[in-house]
Amino acid sequence: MVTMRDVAKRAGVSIATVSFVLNDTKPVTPATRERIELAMTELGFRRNMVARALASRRTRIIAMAYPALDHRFGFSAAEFFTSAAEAARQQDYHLVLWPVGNDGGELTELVGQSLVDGVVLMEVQLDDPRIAVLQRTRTPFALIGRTTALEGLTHVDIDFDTTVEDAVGYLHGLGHRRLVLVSGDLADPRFHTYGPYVRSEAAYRRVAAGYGIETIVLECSDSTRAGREAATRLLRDHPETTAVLVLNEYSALGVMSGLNRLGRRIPDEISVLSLMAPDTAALSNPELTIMRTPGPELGRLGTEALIRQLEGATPLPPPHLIPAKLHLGESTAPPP
Amino acid sequence: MVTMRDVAKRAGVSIATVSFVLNDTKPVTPATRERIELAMTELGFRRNMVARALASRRTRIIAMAYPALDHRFGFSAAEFFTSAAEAARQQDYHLVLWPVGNDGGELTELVGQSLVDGVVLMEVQLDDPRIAVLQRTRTPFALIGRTTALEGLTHVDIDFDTTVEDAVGYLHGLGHRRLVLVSGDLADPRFHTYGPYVRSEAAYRRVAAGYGIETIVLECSDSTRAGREAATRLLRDHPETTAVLVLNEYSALGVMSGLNRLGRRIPDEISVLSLMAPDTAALSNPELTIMRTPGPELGRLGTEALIRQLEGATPLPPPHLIPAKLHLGESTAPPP
DNA sequence: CGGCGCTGGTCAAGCGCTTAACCATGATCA
DNA sequence: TGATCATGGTTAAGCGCTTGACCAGCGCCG
Repeated sequence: MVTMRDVAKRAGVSIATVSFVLNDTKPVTPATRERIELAMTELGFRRNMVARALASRRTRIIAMAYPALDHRFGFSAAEFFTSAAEAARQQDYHLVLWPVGNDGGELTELVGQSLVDGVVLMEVQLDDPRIAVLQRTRTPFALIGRTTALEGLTHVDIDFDTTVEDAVGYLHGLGHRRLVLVSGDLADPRFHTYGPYVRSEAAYRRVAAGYGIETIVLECSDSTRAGREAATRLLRDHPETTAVLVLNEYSALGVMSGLNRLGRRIPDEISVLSLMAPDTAALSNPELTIMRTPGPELGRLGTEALIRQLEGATPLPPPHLIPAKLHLGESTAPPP
Repeated sequence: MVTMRDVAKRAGVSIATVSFVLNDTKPVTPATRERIELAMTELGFRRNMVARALASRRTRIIAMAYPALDHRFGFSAAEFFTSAAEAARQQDYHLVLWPVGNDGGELTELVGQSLVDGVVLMEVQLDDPRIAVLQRTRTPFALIGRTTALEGLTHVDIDFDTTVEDAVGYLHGLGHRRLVLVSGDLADPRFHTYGPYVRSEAAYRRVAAGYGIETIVLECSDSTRAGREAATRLLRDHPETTAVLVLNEYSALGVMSGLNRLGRRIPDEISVLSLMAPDTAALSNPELTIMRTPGPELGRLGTEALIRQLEGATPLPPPHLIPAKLHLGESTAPPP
């Protein structure tokens, strides 16, 4: 392995000077700099990140903590991750996906090892135990999602209020007056701590009331099968419905296939609109009209917010809440 | 930060002894060991992985290199990753997902920094340039997938021969005689270097010939849309077909929805069988009968093979090729 | 022309751990 | 009883880099 010492020797300078060139931390005359850079390329030098991390007490690694067990890693998550990794790379950081449990145990282990400078937390619960872990260990972190109490917490999230307003507004504009919201499963204890459901549902009730629309909410757990079953209930209990708004991406695919299976023509007889990533929307038939989750934006913003914090820069200016934007597919049309 | 020095002082031993206890590298009397362990818990000691890595020249981090741009990170990939991470953890390693380009550039950067002990390579191409990078830098690695020439390369992969034999055998056993294989897109230059397509298609031609079945292969790129379009071509050009075997998971979803849309009843009129992960199968309507990709097995095996290599243990014994197993859904039945 | 501040460099002390080499002790045995 | 040896421990030299402290040289100014 070629080290800075080798480079320094070859360039006829001290090892410290090499470091200054490498990190641009102190002025170096162009001539010296050139000699050093030449030596580096000649020797094929690559700085050892581990040594650097030990000496500087910064690894420049950011972990994206993903609760692998509680949530499937779907397309939305992939979007977060890819864009976050890209944002990190641009700032000379590494972002790695780290599967952790949701209870905080593995997270404690992870941050205790001083392996990562900070953590981007995904799928944040309204009262997430992992946050206490990070605070206790003084690990810088950023949330994708929000807790209930978030004074001072760096976070980015979907603007569910605006999203739901736009979604309902769009359907209302098409002429729909009989809507159903397919939300999460109330029986699931996680439901009540899962921000997207709680916030969207609240927004929906508010917005629907504003339009003078009856607020019908159907429970449905987050799987395609559950979605199909929800479609059955929907047609049975609320046959007059002309449009469905689905919050979960898997449920939405299920609702689509359930309605198809029951012979409903989408969008002629009934419209379906869902909150999801476009990759997922492409899986359904017909392709879903969606409120496109701002995955790339959130991944990038979350990472940037964290890095600013790590570098002691000024916090990321608002907005921290990004609405999902309407993305037309073929699953919505005026009511029959 | 609590260091080994603190622990040593408190336990009244030398720092080396603490290290021996921590790593179990030299015998220590139970009494001393206990004092040290007590001191560790009292102080809340967590070993600093960075320092350990520098001193031992081993980071105990394995990167799973994923070509984020060339392949969507779908459910199959998620399966690989989750199981690989689990396997790594059990051996006291960390496995992280590292998005890299497919050309080897980012990979060079990654391994040059001595940040990872080894690499698990996913989505290996038949002549993958990344492999040269790893060999040149003497980075231990394991492949999930196979190159054409793989003497001495640690790898695990799907046993496409057996898988296709079983798949065709199953359909033949149901009575199907008119099959179509939906494979990759020949026009895509990546097709010819992508093992799963090349190997499966070869196996299919062989097996079909064995059964005396006409070998019809339909091209289709890897998206739902392309799959739907393939369904159209299928019905137009080969209306007598009674069963379809689809290699790509997204294509398969498209084929399903395309057939549905064109009014074909699955499985009564036509059977569909695909190679994919069960999570994906659940997205289609009716649920697909699949040859279940052995994602969890491959992720685990690949990681274990790599770790053995890292520890200088005996190589993982065969089998290194795992067949996908039939997983009954509702998309297959005897021909009409 | 002596003192001063800049500039561009060197020196050396770590960062927190691993590990080869070495040593004290007491049991074992010819 | 002294040589031998296994056992359980210590000492200290790094691993490759960062960074505060220091210093030589030089132009500038009163």
